[in-house]
Formats: sequence, structure tokens, C-alpha cells
Amino acid sequence: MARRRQSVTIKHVAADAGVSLQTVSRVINKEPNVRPEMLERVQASIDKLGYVPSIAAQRMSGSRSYLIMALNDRERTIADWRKREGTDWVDQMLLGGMLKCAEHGYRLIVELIDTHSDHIERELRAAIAALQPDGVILTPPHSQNPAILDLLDEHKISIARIGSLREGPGFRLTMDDDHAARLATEHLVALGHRRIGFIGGDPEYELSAWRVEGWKAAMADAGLDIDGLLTEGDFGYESGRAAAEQLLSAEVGATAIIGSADQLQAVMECARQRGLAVPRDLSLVSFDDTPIVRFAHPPLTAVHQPIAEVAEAAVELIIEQQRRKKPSTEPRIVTASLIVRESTGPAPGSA
Amino acid sequence: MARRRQSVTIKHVAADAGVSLQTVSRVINKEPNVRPEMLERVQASIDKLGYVPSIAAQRMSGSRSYLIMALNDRERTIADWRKREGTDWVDQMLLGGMLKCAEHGYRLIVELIDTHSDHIERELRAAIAALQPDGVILTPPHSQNPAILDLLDEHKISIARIGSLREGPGFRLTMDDDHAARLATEHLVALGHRRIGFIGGDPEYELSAWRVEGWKAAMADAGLDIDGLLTEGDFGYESGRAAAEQLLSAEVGATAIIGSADQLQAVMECARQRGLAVPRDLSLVSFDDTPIVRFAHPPLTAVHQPIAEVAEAAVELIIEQQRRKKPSTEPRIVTASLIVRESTGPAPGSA
DNA sequence: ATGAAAGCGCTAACAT
DNA sequence: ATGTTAGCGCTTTCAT
Repeated sequence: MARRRQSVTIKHVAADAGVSLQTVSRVINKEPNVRPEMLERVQASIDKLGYVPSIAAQRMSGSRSYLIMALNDRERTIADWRKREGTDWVDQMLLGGMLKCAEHGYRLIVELIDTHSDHIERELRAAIAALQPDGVILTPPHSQNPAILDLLDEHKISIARIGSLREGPGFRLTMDDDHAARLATEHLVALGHRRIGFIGGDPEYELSAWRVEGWKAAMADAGLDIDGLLTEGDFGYESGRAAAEQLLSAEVGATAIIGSADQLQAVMECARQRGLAVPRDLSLVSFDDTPIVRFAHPPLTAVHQPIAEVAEAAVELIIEQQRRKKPSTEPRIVTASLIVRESTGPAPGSA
Repeated sequence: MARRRQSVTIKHVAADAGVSLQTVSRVINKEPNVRPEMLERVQASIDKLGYVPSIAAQRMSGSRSYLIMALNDRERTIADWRKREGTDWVDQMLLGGMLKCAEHGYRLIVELIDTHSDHIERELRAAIAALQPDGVILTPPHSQNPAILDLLDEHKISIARIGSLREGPGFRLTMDDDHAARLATEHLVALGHRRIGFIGGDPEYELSAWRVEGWKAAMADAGLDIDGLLTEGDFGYESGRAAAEQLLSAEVGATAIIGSADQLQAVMECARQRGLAVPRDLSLVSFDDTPIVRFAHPPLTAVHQPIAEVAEAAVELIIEQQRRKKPSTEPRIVTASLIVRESTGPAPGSA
């Protein structure tokens, strides 16, 4: 393998423009103390030669790496990819995050690490050492993991935590799960439902609790009981199955159910077996607006989680911080909305 | 921003093991000329200190960057992401490519560039200069673009071309589109269909022609005419609409149609308007096995394109070449298969 | 088989 | 406002 060198370096530009390396560097990094005429001359040389700085060299000299790492849960992500059911969390992160990165000369690198691993710290350390990212975007459940947060903080790496409000280093971003659950519940209440079941998400995720709270609050506001209507879960199909058994039982008698996409798959299955039609006998609201939800029969009413927008905001915050601006450390809330489709209808027996 | 330094460097390891930097470097890179006892001693220090080399520094010193770029068509990819219909081409590339990269200490970086841009070369030059990737995985239509191929070749960057067999630098990989089209056609022939329509893909893609050839060959083998049964297209919905009009017209009278997922969406729409039921009156085979195809009603029989496997093979070839092994330059064919679902049935009026 | 020296492209710190 | 110097972490010569 031939020893590959940069074809156009800062030296070439400096020589071409007849200035020092440092001046070129200043221009590249938009630093002050460059006369406009110098700037123009240097910029002309840069354009002429088609010069683009090497991020490796920039990193080496102790400045930025222009790399942002998007950390996702290894097991879950790979499972989703293999299932091929269209879960597009990663795509939406790329859509929002990558494009925003590109605007500023950054790159987004997707990295997977295990949640339940004793060597989670070693894995992360290795990724940091190898890549030296300027920032890391954390998704649940990593976004609330103190081991991860502390490690990144020690290394002075910017952190954007999606789906976590817990104290700790880094910017916090949410999709307002509390509000979203409220919207979903109120939508059902307005349709006359009084027995609205809620299937919980993985309790390890902070946002699971927020959703429950939103649901509870909306139920309370409507003066409705919640006895027996809350079931445990973990986002997955199996947990949906168990929950459906309970919620659809005669004692509980739910006429509407809110849950994750996978859970509702199971609920629909269950409902079919019991001869319940959606939405005639049972209304459903999904907490994920994935393709599978939109192509379900009937298409499911769903919470639209603005993943791309959140990823974009996360990148923005990280880059701003790199530029020594001090972005607000208040949690950044990107609001989710409810997309009404055909899985929700009037409560059975309601006027 | 504090000047960030590597926490554990090769120096620390060298000091800890009581050897020179060079010896540590040799161990890292599995080079010869290290006594087993030295190797062991150094490896122990590496493990103890948790040392991981900085890829920036490795790149700077003129060796590898451990970065592989996956180049995708910007417009198409972003459109797919925004549509959120589950097209998981990028995910499958990550699944195959990223995991294989990880096995060898490489990273996969997704990069989008415009196809129809006069500054395509400038864009690519910039990406190369910034990242200095060791290899690039090209997907259609980039994989057959001479401007791209030459540029990468000049820079001595390994190339893996998916979906292109044209002469030129780089490894060539295909999913055997010819064979896949044949399988699809033969499946329909076996069901008694004699009027099997084919909606072409974007003619700019080499593989579009391969598919047509496979279909033509199978039709010829079965002794069937193809007059009026081949229509132009570009993979998109609109082209499917136009094609459906022609294929479903009285003169042509197709009882089965092969096309892309988006095209078949349009065909189904058209069929519904004409009161044609699938598969009773019309059989369909999709050339993409995306989620939307699997969740369609009825679920579509589809060609399964092993995207993850191809991406994995692409990464393997690139990494082998980096290691100065000389992988075969013969096209690498990863076979597609046919997944029979419910959109294909006996031809109307057939025994 | 091992080590020492030089340099990759760039920026921070320090002149001027 | 600009230039000079030193050094980032590593690998490639080139010695020994």
C-alpha cells in the first residue's frame, strides 16, 4: 500500500497565497486577526487548489476531531435491523444528525455498545481513544447511564442526552413524552373512552415513566379510574401479549389501549382472536410512528416522535459548545404530536 | 475547550513494558520481528493500561485511517428517509458493513453525494481529503461512475462497487439480479402465467438491464412472447403508474407484473381501480423486499436482496486488500432468493 | 530483533 | 495582524 499523503495541504495553500501556515489556519478556523484582504487572498488559494483540511491532522494538533458519535444500544439496534420491520430510529438520527453535521464540516459516526455489559466502560473507552469524538449523542438507555456520562465528562467530550432528564453532565433533550401520552389519552377520552389501558415501556428507560405520568394525569383530569389499566412492559411483542390478556379481560374491560408499536402488534393479534375489531370494539394508539404502524390494518393512530429534529438539535448543541458558545443547559424539548389514523374511534356503546 | 490529549498513548505502553515505541507499534500492527516474550510483555501492558491506538495518529503517520466510506446517492437516500416507508438499504449496509468493520477495528462512515451534480468530483475530493478513508463502498449509481472511480483510484483508495460489473478499478459485487429476475419469472410461469409484464428500473443503473435480461431469458425459455410487456421506469411510483396503464390494458393483458416496491404500489392502486384482485386476477412480484412489501395486503412475493451480506463482503474485500492480501478480482456474486408470499397465484383461467 | 530519528498536517502558544 | 516554534501520537525509514 503506497504511503498515502494529502494531495493539497495547508503548506501548499500558504505557499500559493504567500502567507504563513498560521494565517491559513486562521482563515480555515474563522479566527480573528486576519485582514480582509489577507482573508480573501488565502480563500482564493484554498478554492483554487481545492484544499480541504485533514480532520486527522486537525485532531492531532489538539483541536477538534470534527467527529460526533451517535451511541445506540447494540442489542436492540441489531435486532431491529435484522427483523427488517422498518424501525427507522437510526435512519431518522442520520437524517437529522448527519445533515446538520455536514453543514458544519462534522461527521456523524454510528456506534453501537451493549447496555448490559460489564465491559461497557471498556468498549466506550476504546471508542473514545480510537475516534476522539468532539461530542457524543446518547440515546436511551445510555443517556441516563452514569458510567457513560462520567467517562465522557472526564474526557471533556460534549454530551447530548436524548430521553433523559436526570441530573448529570450534558445537554438534555426530550420529545415531551409526558405531553405525548396526554395527547393520546385525551384523544381517546374525547372519543368517549373511559377504560383506557396503558402498556408500560421498559422501566429502565426514564421516558417510560414520563409516559405513564402523562397518561395518569390525563385520566385524572377526566375523572377516570385507572385500576387495572396500567400494565408492565418492555416495548417488546411478548410484553404486549401479556398486557393484552389483562387489559382485555372482563374485569378490566379496556376499550382503548396505548402502547409501543411492537406491543400493539401483539394486542391486535389478541383482539383478533377474541373477535374484537379495531376500532369498532377497541381503539389503539401507538407510541412509535414506524412504517409498520402506518401500514397496519387499520393504520394506527400514533404519536409522531420527531427523532430527526431531536438529533438535529443534539448536533447543534454540541457544535455550539465546541465553538465556545454557551448553549442553554435547560432541557431542550422537541414536541411530539399525535397523528390520528384509523385505529381510534368512538368508544363502544358511547353516544 | 481544553486541549484534549490521549489519556494512554503508545509512550505509556512502551514505558510500562520497558521497550521502545517501535516495538509496541510492531505489536499493535502484528508485524514480524518481535520475540514471543516481548510480544507477551507488551500485550500485557496494553491490556493493563487499556491502550487503544488513535486512528488520527495512525493516519497521520502515513498508515491506515481505519475508515471505510459508504457512499450513497444523496437525493434518493434522503427522500427515502423522509418518506419513512421503511426502505432499509442504509440500515442493511450498516448491519453488514459496520459489524464487519468493527471486527477488524475499522469504522464505517455513511456519506451522501449527489449523482447529478457537476460538483460531484469536488464533493468527493473534499470527503477524501477530510477523511482519508482506506476504502470506499459504492452503491449504484455511483458504483459505475467513471469520474468517481478514477478519482478514488488516483488516491489509491480501495473500492468496492456494488451493482456494477463494468470494467474499471475496484472490486465488483452483485446480487445476481439476472438470476433473481429469472427466478421471479419462472415462479410466475410455473403458476401458468403467460403474459408476464416487467417494469424496468432506472436505466442509469446497470442492474436494471440485468433484470430485464433475466426476465427476457426466462420468457424465451418458456416460449413466451414479450411484445408490449416491457415498460420503462425509474424505480419510482409514477413510473409504476404509467407502466400499469400499459400492462393492464386490453391489448397487452398482463396477468402478472414484476417491478420495484414503489412501482408495485402504483400497480396495486391501478388494479384496485379496475376491480382487479391480487392475486386472483393479477400476480405481483416485487424486486425489493422492504417492510412495506411485507406488510402490504396481500404481502408481496419478493426478491430478497442480501444487502447486508453484500456490504459485509465489500468490507471484507477492502480490508483484505489493505492487508496486502490480493483478493480475487472476479466479481463477487451474492445470490438473491425469491420469497413467495401471497401476491402470486395461478394465472386467471389456468387449470 | 530492537531502537532512534524524522516527519505526517495541523494548531496552540508564543513571539514580533 | 502576522509569523515562528514546538509538539500532538504514531509509523516509517534507517541504524544497530
